[in-house]
Amino acid sequence: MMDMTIRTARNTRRSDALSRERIVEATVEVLDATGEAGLTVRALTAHLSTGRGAIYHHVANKEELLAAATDDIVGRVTAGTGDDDPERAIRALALGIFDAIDAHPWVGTQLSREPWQPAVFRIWKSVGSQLQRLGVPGPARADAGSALVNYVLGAAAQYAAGARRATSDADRKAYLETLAAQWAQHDPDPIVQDAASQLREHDDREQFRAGVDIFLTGITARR
Amino acid sequence: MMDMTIRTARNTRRSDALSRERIVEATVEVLDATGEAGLTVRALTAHLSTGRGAIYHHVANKEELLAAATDDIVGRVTAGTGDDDPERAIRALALGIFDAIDAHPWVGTQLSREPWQPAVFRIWKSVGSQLQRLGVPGPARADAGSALVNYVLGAAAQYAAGARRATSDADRKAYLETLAAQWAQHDPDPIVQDAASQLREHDDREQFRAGVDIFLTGITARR
DNA sequence: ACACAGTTGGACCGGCGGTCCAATCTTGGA
DNA sequence: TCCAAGATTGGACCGCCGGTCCAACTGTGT
Repeated sequence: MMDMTIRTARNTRRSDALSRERIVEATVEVLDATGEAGLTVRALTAHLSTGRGAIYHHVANKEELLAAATDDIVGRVTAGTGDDDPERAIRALALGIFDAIDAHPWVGTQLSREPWQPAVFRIWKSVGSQLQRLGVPGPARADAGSALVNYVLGAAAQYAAGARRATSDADRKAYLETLAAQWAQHDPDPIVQDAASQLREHDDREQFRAGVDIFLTGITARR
Repeated sequence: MMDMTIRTARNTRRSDALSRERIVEATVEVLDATGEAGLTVRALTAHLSTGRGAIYHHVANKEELLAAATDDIVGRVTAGTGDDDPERAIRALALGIFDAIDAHPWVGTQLSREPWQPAVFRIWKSVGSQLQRLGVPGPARADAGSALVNYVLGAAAQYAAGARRATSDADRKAYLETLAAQWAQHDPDPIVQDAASQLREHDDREQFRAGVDIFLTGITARR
């Protein structure tokens, strides 16, 4: 009641019109700069120098925004896998996703949150077609594809969650160090002691690559 | 300024005292009944018939609450794997987690959100010790363990996200049907057509089991 | 020249997690 | 036995969130 707001004459139309593209682009920028928790509609609209209501003419809600941003990143990865050898192509795809998540940790979280978003569909399709070229027959192909995709997405989420905790490499190393010490102190089981010492010196990317190899071996060994 | 609240004389102490245990128990109940989105501090304290501030004397925040609830469920699973044959034990562990997530979808989401929570540590430890009994040597064991854990957690998150969308079996089937139709319509690629038709008749649990088998084959084939 | 369809942005809403502290209970020492 | 000191409780309050709504303001077609 009684809105005394003085309507200033500053409601001028923007020269650079808002569009879904520009919004998604800005979303990626905000996510990269401030992380998943930093993406709020307020922050986004501030970054775009606009009001909150405006973006809802272009996207339905925040979930769609995240899905679109994720698809943007993943699309670039899946587009770039043109290897002739299907096994090499699968490795390249997996590592491409890993690297994308290294660069944009929020993608890892988002990918495993919603199984049937466009970005995940892209991954399924890529993996499926390479498995077909690899000669995996129909029914087994679904199982093999599901195994690979689940592995990749699982690793993605885990790695992304870690990267969220500790941004820089140095932070990350220190964090793992503390964690290993906690484990080792908390549980005297030799298995744990062993794992803790390996945690200190392990390389995420190499370990991820090794996992892909294990699945590929498992798939080809049963062909 | 000027708090005119009338302090009624109803601040009587509860006969059944609040405790961390009771709070975690109630958290699981609320999560099971209303899902992850339904777990709010307000809903939880209403369920416990207490005020919001009270629970913060027992848990630090909502994140700790979720971790504790998840650990509660996962603890029951990892405690129950006493098979002599390590390969069978791994299968039992994996399927146990799958079934736990089928019963409590929120566990799947939570597990892949935070890699170093107690529940995930339990899984790592179980997998690690079974792999050791399986005779996988040290360095390879870390790779194998990471691959298996990531696969299980990835599948868990995917399945949980699906279960979140469609609760009942009938809903789920209908949802997959719609989805398959969308895919098939949207993308004429034969790979997609094929995948869509398989999506209609696939069994999540069987597919998950097949993934574990692929992994085990991959491990033993390289030993 | 001008009406109208489409766009913009700020006020507003209900609800969230978390903090604070007066009121109240429990407990152990005199 | 009593009572001061400490632990526990719960509701008011805070700042912030995503999303809705609509008055004000264009660029465009006629």
